[in-house]
Amino acid sequence: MAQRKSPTRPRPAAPPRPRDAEQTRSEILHAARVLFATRGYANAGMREIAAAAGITPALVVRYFGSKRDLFIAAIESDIGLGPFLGPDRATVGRHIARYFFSKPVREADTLSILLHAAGEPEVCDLATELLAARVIQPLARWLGPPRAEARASLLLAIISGTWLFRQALPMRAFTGGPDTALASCMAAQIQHVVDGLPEA
Amino acid sequence: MAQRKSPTRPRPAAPPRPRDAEQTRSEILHAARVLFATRGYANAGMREIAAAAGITPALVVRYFGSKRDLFIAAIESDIGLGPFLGPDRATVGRHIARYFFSKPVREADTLSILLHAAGEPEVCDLATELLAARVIQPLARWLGPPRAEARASLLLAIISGTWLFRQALPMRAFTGGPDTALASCMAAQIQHVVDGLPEA
DNA sequence: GTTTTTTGTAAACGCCTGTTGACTTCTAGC
DNA sequence: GCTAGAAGTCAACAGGCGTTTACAAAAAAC
Repeated sequence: MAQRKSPTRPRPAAPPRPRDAEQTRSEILHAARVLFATRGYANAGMREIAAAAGITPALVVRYFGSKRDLFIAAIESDIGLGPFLGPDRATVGRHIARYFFSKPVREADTLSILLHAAGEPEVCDLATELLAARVIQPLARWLGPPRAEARASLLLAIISGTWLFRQALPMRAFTGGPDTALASCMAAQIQHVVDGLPEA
Repeated sequence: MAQRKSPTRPRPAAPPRPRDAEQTRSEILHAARVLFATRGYANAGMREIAAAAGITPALVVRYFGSKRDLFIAAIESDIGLGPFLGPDRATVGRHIARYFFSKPVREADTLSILLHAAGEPEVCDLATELLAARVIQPLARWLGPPRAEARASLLLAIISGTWLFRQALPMRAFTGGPDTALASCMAAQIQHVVDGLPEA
């Protein structure tokens, strides 16, 4: 049988990466979250993610199986408005608006990842299912009648639209801080929906 | 000099496409708009667009130069809320909501194309500039004080968020018709912003 | 001390992409 | 009728993609 060449190439002087599987795995996941959130699923390449994690693309595959499985792992973390859904309903609008207009734009948040999944045939369904289960349903329960699910959906649309133009499709008006006119308008708007949204 | 082979392959029996440059150009543009709107910039391939137009990818390049130039041509058409910005301010919320919840989901509208440009490094800036010039500015002028630009931005966020979850990231609650609870909530919501958005 | 398993790298694979150049074929002008 | 140019097809290119295979080396097990 044919014998393979064993060139024993000169090993480079670069110090080898310390072997820590758990840390490597979390570094891959963090890099993937950042790149999925900023570039979207299609534009974030495996080589780019691997380079950001300081490793080789083959290792990403070994840890997570495939790009799609990596995406699933990247969105399987905390998402939802849970922290805001407390007993104090009178100021929740201001709190949510302040939170989203204080958030650093380039952070690796799950909402950005999911919004970037729009139109990606591979991961679009996953994104919508996650949003329905983790955002719409708890929010509708917290809101209560009347028209709980419609009001919850509308809140998701407001927040997502705002965050879309702040993070993914950045427009000047949306990139300011929590003390801008837009932030206070958003707060009033959210509060209006929370309070029951009387018919126009 | 080397002479090229001239194989004179047998011509297939398929009837040749009628030669009409103007019609071909508009068919390419329509196919591009549909595919950019449904699949996004990255996922809509030149071969796919060419096939939808019934021609060859090389011809798409000859008509439009490059994929990016084709995208520019695809968004250089009517966009904006112009038709709604009339003298009747009391019912504009209902009109806009009814329009967007009556629109067929798979139509090739410019808003979908622009939302799908999120995160695409090649075309992201174009999309935001077009939205600012053709939507935000006229809308702010029509709205008037107080905080015209902030309210205009908020309206864009509401409409875009709603349309995003109806078209690009389709969720059950958003795919209904103009008589659903969500549509009437959206109408009330828009009207509230148009009317001046009193502080919460 | 030797063997086995884990953790990592390097190079390639097949496929798909946008784009190009050479080539036909229809059509309009003379 | 002949010719020039427009309209369209075909095949290939270079490069990027996700993924796989082969291999090296450190750590762990015995």
